[in-house]
Amino acid sequence: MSGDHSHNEDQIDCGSRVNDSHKHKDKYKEKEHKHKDHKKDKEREKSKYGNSDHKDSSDKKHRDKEKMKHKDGSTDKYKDKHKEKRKEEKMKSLDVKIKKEKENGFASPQHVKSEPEDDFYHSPKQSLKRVRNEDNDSEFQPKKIKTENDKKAKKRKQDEDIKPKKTKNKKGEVTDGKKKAKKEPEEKWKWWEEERYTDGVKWKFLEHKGPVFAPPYDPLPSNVKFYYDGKTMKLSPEAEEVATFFAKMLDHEYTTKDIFRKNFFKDWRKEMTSEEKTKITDLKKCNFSEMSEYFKAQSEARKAMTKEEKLKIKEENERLLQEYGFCIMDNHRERIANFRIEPPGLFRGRGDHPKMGMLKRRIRPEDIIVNCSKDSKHPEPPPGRKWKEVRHDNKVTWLVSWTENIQGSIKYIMLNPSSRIKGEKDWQKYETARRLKKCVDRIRNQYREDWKSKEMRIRQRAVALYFIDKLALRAGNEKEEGETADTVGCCSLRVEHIKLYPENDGQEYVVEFDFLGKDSIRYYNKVPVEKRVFKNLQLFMENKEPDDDLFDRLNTSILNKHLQELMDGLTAKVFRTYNASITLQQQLKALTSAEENIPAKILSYNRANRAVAILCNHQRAPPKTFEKSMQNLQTKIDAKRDQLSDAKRELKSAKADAKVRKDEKSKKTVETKKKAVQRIEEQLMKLEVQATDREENKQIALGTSKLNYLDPRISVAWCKKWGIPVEKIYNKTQREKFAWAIDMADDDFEF
DNA sequence: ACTGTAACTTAGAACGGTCTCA
DNA sequence: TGAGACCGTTCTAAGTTACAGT
Repeated sequence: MSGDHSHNEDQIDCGSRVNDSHKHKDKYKEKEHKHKDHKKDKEREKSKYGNSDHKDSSDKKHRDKEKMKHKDGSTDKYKDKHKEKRKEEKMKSLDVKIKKEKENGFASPQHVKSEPEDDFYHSPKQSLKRVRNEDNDSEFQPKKIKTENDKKAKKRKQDEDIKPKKTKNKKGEVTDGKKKAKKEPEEKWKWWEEERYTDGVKWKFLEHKGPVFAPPYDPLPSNVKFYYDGKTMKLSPEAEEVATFFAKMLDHEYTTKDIFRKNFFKDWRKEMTSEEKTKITDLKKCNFSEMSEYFKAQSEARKAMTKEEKLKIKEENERLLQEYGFCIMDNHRERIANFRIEPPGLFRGRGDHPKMGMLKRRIRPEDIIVNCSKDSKHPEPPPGRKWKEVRHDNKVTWLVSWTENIQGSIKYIMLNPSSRIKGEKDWQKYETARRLKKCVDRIRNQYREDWKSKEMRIRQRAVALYFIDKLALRAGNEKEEGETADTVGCCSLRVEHIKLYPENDGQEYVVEFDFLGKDSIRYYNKVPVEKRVFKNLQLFMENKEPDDDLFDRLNTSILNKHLQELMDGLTAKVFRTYNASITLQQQLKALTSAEENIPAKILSYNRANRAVAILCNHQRAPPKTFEKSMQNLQTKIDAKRDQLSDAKRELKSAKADAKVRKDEKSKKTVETKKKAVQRIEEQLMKLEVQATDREENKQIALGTSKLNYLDPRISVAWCKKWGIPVEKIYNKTQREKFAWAIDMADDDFEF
């Protein structure tokens, strides 16, 4: 948590100052880089950065060069290690991929944010009305304002009662003696009213029961056969287990992919006995269909279980949850996110992953590192087994870790998002974004200036930052080639990922982006940019191959170091958070109209949310049943329409009737009919709204932005302002995660 | 200065329970 | 009351960032 605690420093001057906690980084600043790829760069060098008055006017583009050299005169690329392979591979793989996605209808996020000319640079109108918030960093400090908090603040230390729900009986009665007061859920702990740790310590006390391991392999019944080359063959348990992993995936298109099959087969053979190994030499000759059928039958059987059986399983799960799903951290019982260890299986990477199909091995106690307090009751390994290590590191938040065998990375068991430790961090993230709001104008002016810099690296940095800001791109770390799918973010964009159009569809200086980002989700976007940016891009691309880095003098660490100097705590991803949240706020303001009813307001909310999802390129595959469910809805709407016209007709005749008869009864009938019409109108409206919402949402996923990018206080404030129950916006889990925001945001909260 | 890695956040898909409507 | 739509939950991969070690 170091570096997070400067919040009370003033925010007005959030940049340029280098504060203590970051001084040590200065030495890393601005050095020229190693030479990594000589040949290519040498060639490029001569022609590249010409002489210039760095004016950037298109007419004199060629004079623009020369000045752009590195100070040392080198023009070597900063980074471009891996690439040879990429050439061939990308041709086929990326092409295919994209084609496919196009077919799927997966494509361009349209851009929501507007161009600089209009209101991209949100002017500093912020917090005019807010007095309380004047200094919004301090918001992150525990609110000392409230007197009662002061005493509470002390409590973290020890006295608050530990709150294990003493019993498993989930309904009502409580057996822990503290009668009625305890009745329901113990009143929720408001960690956000307490003081935070400030020294990198994450907890003082941590106790838990360790992980739950995957159930051991349960061998197939003997009537389920495996066939090799047409002949039945009994596999050793080890080989059989791995075979079942494959069999379970048979319906998935993964298993048709070459790399998947190759990787699988290689790893499978490692598990075979030598006899099996000699026999089984060709995956094509393997017949897993009986296994596959067996598992399908099993899952059918599971669905067909009786209520009692299902209940039993549920109870067992609940028991496991109560026993292993919680820990005690600093006197509070907190939910653990993932207390079950990932079971063995075949690795499914996303996109074109070179390792797909590899065997993800079973994790044993001997692989596990346990982290807990020294003075806690340590978790026990299973009988006769040992942990790899037990440590007591309170500078980290995880309870259990192990090293995974596919990438060699470390996996963790950590707490639920509703926990204090996650919530504080989340809150802090939004506070950092709000600090950015205060100085974003300055930063934008600065990078616009930097577009004219004499130094190439500065121009690149400035253009990259512009993209990150304007398009909410991810930072784009370098990745090790061949270890992962070929995806990029901003700093790792390659020349092949953008196209420049001096003119396109009546717009000037259009850049077309087309690349695979995180999770191999395609980013496609055509954006008009400022002339200077355009010219710079032309410059960056000169004499480069398609698979060369666009920003050859930039990487995420350089960029983030720069950002750190502009504002304490600023990194590339803060721009995503900031732009997402500010967009939500603006859109809500623009879209919500007071007269609308609740469903319509919620539609507006969803639209605002959608604007953010589009900005962040949060896509999803259109639901398989999309068309159908759309049709169903339409049928319903039609039916409702009919119903409405019927009702109207009835109303009319009732009115006529009443006019003639003038008696109480007929008047009453009119009233009833009126009500009916109204009700039906409302229902119809609701359905129509639903249809619109769904249609617009076809391939956009709202969840990710809602959960990770939108300051929940914006939503809470909006709910309060318009009298919308917060449950309409956040489900139970989300309310738990955002409890802090729900508790603290008033209707006038301003991001 | 640069690499490697630990720690933590963000991500979409799969799963599975629940609700709804014929 | 059963099928299917829907929606929340779970799963775990894939990012970002800080920082240690050389």
